[in-house]
Amino acid sequence: MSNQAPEEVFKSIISHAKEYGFVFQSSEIYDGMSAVYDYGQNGAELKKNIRDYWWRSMVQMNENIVGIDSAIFMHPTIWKASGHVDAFNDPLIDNKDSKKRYRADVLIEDHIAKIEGKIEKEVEKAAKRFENFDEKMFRSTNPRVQENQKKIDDINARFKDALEKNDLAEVKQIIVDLEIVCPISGSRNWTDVRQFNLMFSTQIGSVTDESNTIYLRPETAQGIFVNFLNVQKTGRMKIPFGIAQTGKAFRNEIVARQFIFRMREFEQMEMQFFVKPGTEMDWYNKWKETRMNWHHSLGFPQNMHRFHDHIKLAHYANAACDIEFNFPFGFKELEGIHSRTDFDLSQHEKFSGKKLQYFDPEDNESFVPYVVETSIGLDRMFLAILSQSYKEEKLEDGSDRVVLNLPAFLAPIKCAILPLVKKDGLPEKAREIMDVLKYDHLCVYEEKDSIGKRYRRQDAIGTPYCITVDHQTLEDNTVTIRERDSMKQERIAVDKAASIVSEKVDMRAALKKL
RNA sequence: GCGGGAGUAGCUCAGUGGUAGAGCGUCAGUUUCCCAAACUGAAGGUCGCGGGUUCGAUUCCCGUUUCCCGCUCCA
Repeated sequence: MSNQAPEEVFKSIISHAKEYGFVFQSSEIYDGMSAVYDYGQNGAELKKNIRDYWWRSMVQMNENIVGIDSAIFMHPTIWKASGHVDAFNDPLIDNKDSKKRYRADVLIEDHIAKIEGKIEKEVEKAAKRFENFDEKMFRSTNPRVQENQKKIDDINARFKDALEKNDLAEVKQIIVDLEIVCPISGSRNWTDVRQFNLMFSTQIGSVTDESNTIYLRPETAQGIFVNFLNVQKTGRMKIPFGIAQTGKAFRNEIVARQFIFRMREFEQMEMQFFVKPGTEMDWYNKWKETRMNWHHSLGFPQNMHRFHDHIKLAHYANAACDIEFNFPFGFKELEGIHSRTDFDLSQHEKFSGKKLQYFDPEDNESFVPYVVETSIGLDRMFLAILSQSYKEEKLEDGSDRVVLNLPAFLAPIKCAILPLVKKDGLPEKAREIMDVLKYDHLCVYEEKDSIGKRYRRQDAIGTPYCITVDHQTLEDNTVTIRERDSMKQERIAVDKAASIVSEKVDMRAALKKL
């Protein structure tokens, strides 16, 4: 194991990911795109295998879970129903001295509240002074109250106007003109006002028109909710049942960092489990346990994962937790498990005007199901597996090797077929074996460089098995198979090679642990 | 978004106001053959991008962009 600082290890992993074709920065030759990455030849395979393992563990292993693939484009009203439009459309401003960020509208409203406080004080004072106090009369005639009320009205009118015109410079000017200070630093050293918009928008159709604006989905979950009835009816699903989906989602993060941990375009693997109201906490706890088992089934040390229960809950949830993974930069969220109540389906009922209910024939009643969600970031899972697998080893003979000890069924390349030397008919024999194995697995054939070097190259991309063709192969039709982690070799018959590799790289063992 | 650090070959990094370097890697060949061997040869860089100063800038200055770290943010 490496004894480098975590930060150095993380840098090594990022370099390794690039050097061996796992992850490249997007548009690199054009100076790159912030927080966007491409998966290379090996990364694409690893990612596909992780997705496949998740999918099979959900859809194939559970009779009551089915998978769908909904579109990235969805009706704009969906994001009003889900709350995404309102919750993430705020003008923000930073104070350069305190480094604190505020919502510009809140700063202005607080300022107005202060002026209102002054009016209230005047009213109180006057109320004490006069016996037959006519508050309404006082408010409409007292010059100081009048003056302050006019201030408030002016600010409100100006602010409303600025917001309607989407004039952020004017919003800032209001803050400057009102001499609003930062509550923490007390300074008026403000940045410009910026619109923080979580969702990417684009136009559909050829005419650029406000009414054609649609959003790239910021989460895949809504595609499941809006298809709830379609799937339930056509699949004749009985509650409790789940709908799984993997796919891209897009969030315009202000701060997007830590390699592929937080990207603007990312892939989610989500499963929404529909249950009878009242039973949701049982299912929530069951899925917590099930999902943690899934992570453990990959054979990583148990102390790499932990639960983080949410104390402050989102508006839609009545229970929520994260599964956190010990990344090179610390424990961070890898997966979320949320009890979402009937919030989403009820909202869609309200906004679409369609009933989204389930009829329970046993109790002879209809209800809006409650939902327990498991949602995991595929890219984060990729990073977790990559960082956990990356090992810089010191071998007994004093040499170094870098190895990815990936679970065999996740490895990009399952098997390398290597002639010991590139003469004496060994390459031809190795090609024959390659032609058989390639129907079962993604294999590579390599004859360049010494055998040791070729082994190390395969170690670096996590290839679990190397089959070596030597002179004995020509005599008795046997080859050696080398295991990546132990570097041990075993001699096996050529015609058994395919089945032996198949058994070793099979996902079955992991699925059985679930 | 603020602050700090960085950007030179595929990777890790030297270096200099005057034609661009190493190690490893890659490719071709020779030779050896079971854990990054050796030898020969080759490819690969407008020194992140733009502007300024200068006779001349990879080097100095300004801007910008990307990455890493801290803060902030995080349905």
